[in-house]
Amino acid sequence: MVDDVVRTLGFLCMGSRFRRIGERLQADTQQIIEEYGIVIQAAQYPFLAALDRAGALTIGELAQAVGITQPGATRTVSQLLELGLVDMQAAPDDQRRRLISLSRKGQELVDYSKQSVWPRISAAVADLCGDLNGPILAQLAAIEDGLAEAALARRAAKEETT
Amino acid sequence: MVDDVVRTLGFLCMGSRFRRIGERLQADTQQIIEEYGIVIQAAQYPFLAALDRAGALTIGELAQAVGITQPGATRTVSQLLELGLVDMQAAPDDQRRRLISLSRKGQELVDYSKQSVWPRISAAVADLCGDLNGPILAQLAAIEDGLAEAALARRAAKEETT
DNA sequence: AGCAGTTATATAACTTGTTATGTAATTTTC
DNA sequence: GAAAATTACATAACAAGTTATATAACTGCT
Repeated sequence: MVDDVVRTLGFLCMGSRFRRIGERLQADTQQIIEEYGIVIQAAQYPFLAALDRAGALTIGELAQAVGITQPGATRTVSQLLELGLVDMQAAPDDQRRRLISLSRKGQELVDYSKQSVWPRISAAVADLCGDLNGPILAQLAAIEDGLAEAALARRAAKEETT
Repeated sequence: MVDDVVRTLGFLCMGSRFRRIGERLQADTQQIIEEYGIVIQAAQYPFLAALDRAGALTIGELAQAVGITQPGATRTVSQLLELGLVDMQAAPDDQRRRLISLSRKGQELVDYSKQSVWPRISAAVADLCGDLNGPILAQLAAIEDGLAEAALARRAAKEETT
């Protein structure tokens, strides 16, 4: 039996490792969503949640809220538009900005999800991550903050080469 | 300032969150690799490490070793073939199996990497993840084991519906 | 020996993120 | 007030994973 190199190499392959964990979690989350007969992708939910929480947001604000880049947000928003879950209109004071808001259908989906799918997903994931050995959410937050500090790895590199 | 919905929603968006952390780590890792003038992708390194560690492996064994699916392994191997870093030949006893091994050039790259890039990457990532608050590697291993148990989320679902 | 089933790899299409770059609207500067 | 710079979004091309399916080689049964 070949052992798991990524795991054995420890810190060397953390990128791949985080990524593949994320992909599997998303796939499992998708399973749960589909059991409820809901027709959206797992990755689209954070957008709806952000709009529900904050009201209308621009593309840029949405990207920031869900933590991805602007082109990614543009694409997901256009999918949600096609699904009729959000509305888009240019901001009155600045024609460049597009204000995205939950449509009636989108709001209904969010309201339904809040009391059905979301608790189920949270429970399943918490069962997987949280019950094990502690405050993984805090650890992830710390890692994200570290990454946000303008790429720690890159900084370390500059120190060395300059 | 819009807050980070993914983070605020806690366990609900763990998939996206792991994934985006992984992608950023990989991007940073790539930066380090390029500083050394090495022309491979961060995601290809685990394959070379696996071959260095275990000798010749088939496509299927490689997929298992680096923890991805077989089509993903097939693609990465074909990239490494084009780069001249590995050799491929059919297994003598079973023409279906393709034995992949490090080429001379590949072995040289691994030997060089072992003493230059890999320690640098490990150090940078450990600095980011390990120094903070403990044994994150153990936690990830536990999560991966949980996921491997045939999709925990899905099992939970079946309990409920049957 | 031949046929059925299984296994190993290849290929195609998709997902969800990325970077790089283009375009239109606004703001700044002279 | 017009030119230059900036900002917000859109578009294109790529990366690295996925699932689904096809093909070729092997194994087992009668």
